[in-house]
Amino acid sequence: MTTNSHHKIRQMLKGRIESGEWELGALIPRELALAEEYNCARTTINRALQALADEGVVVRKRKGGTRVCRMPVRHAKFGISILREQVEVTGSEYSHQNVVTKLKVPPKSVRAKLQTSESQEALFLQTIHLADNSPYAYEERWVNVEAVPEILDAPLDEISVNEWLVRTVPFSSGDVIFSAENADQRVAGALECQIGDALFVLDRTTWVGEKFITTIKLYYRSGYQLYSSL
Amino acid sequence: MTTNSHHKIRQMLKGRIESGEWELGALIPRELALAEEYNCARTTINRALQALADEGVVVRKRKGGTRVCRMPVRHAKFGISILREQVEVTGSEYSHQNVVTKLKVPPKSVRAKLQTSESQEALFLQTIHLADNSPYAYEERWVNVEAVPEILDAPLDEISVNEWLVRTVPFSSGDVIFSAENADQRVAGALECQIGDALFVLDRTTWVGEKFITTIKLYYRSGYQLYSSL
DNA sequence: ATGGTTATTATGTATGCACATAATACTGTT
DNA sequence: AACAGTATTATGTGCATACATAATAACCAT
Repeated sequence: MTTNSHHKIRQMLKGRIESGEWELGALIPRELALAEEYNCARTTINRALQALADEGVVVRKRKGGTRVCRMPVRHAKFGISILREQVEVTGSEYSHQNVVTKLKVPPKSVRAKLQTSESQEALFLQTIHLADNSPYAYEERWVNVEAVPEILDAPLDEISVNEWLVRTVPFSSGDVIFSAENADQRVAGALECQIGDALFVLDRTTWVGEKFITTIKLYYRSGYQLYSSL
Repeated sequence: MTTNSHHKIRQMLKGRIESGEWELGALIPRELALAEEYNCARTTINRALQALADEGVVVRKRKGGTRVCRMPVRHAKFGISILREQVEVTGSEYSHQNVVTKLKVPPKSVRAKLQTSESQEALFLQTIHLADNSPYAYEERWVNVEAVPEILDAPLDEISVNEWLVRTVPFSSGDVIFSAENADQRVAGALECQIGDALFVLDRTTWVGEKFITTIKLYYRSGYQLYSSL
């Protein structure tokens, strides 16, 4: 073999799986055998197979060997980016408008998400995100000021909370829930759509370590589509 | 150092990034330096850093060194699984019901997706997926019979097309589009909901190599939520 | 048979080394 | 100062080797 490198080998192995040479759930040759066949070191085969395992194409077990994943799960994956960027890649001009910005004690459902006490105030914001001056998304957000007190000094008229948080607390973990909801009067007003219109909704709670940072509900304008590929 | 292994080192490095020791966009020490610090081989550091690069935490460039990603993109990821499994993990009993199964020439919009000619027939199916005998999702699907002729012999009353395709053409590529739509009369009837209800909709087209297999539009029942984590 | 111990085996991981490659920094010429 | 060619450097990759570990298979005693 002249064409080695773990990338190429990975592709070749994947090809053999896709072509059906090794069926669903079938055991594939062990690393040493493949190394011999491709005339390379076991290390190289190992890298290729581990990558395929990460990808979900094969399952590997010590002693058990490597087998084609019985029920391969296709993963749809997409980047959760800053809204401004989502708007700007479409060539539109982004702007935002803070409708409400105030400190108050959040309702019970939000306290549960932020894990704050009954007396602890949090920053509540309602923001409308605009693309070329028409509503793109409407956001309701609670920020745990205990976790990020600096936010009280942030220039939230210039930079959206969304963006400020991404830049300040970049490596957070989070939950995301997507759903569809009918617009009520409040949301319809903000997005300038009809009451009852089906809206794509994103619910997200983010935290860093043990500290809960923020929880947000984002209503995209009517007709919004989230694209992804397998 | 006693605690090495690329996993641990990866975690430690990530920790140092998250803690802010290395800021957004900052250059981090080169592999040899880290190898010395952690008292391990450069190879080990390399694996850890490559993993962090895959994860999107750092960006690496030959000669340029490794730096913390300037605008880290959080990836939401979910498994596109078989509907039956989605239902069964909730403890409900799955069943399905084929409303329509027939061969006909698809409309232009579908021909574009499946890349079939004006005269080529395709298999059209309408299926209702049930959880404990109440509607869970309503599916409209076109299958390119040229690509998978065996489907005409499949026992589609026992096994859903969804599942049959996953088992037969497991390693396909695809597009996925999520959106929200108001239920029209047809869909409302199938899902036993009100006309106008906001429904979570999944649009998917899958192919293998150059062959387009199927395109599907799936309406989830009212109130459905898609969960994912960052 | 049954249960527990031991051997075997395939993958997991670390290491040292060598060389490839891309991008930058440097250098000398015009 | 502009340009081209060269040196340097950090990462990318491959290999041979050694040992670790988990899971199965083989074995043996009861």
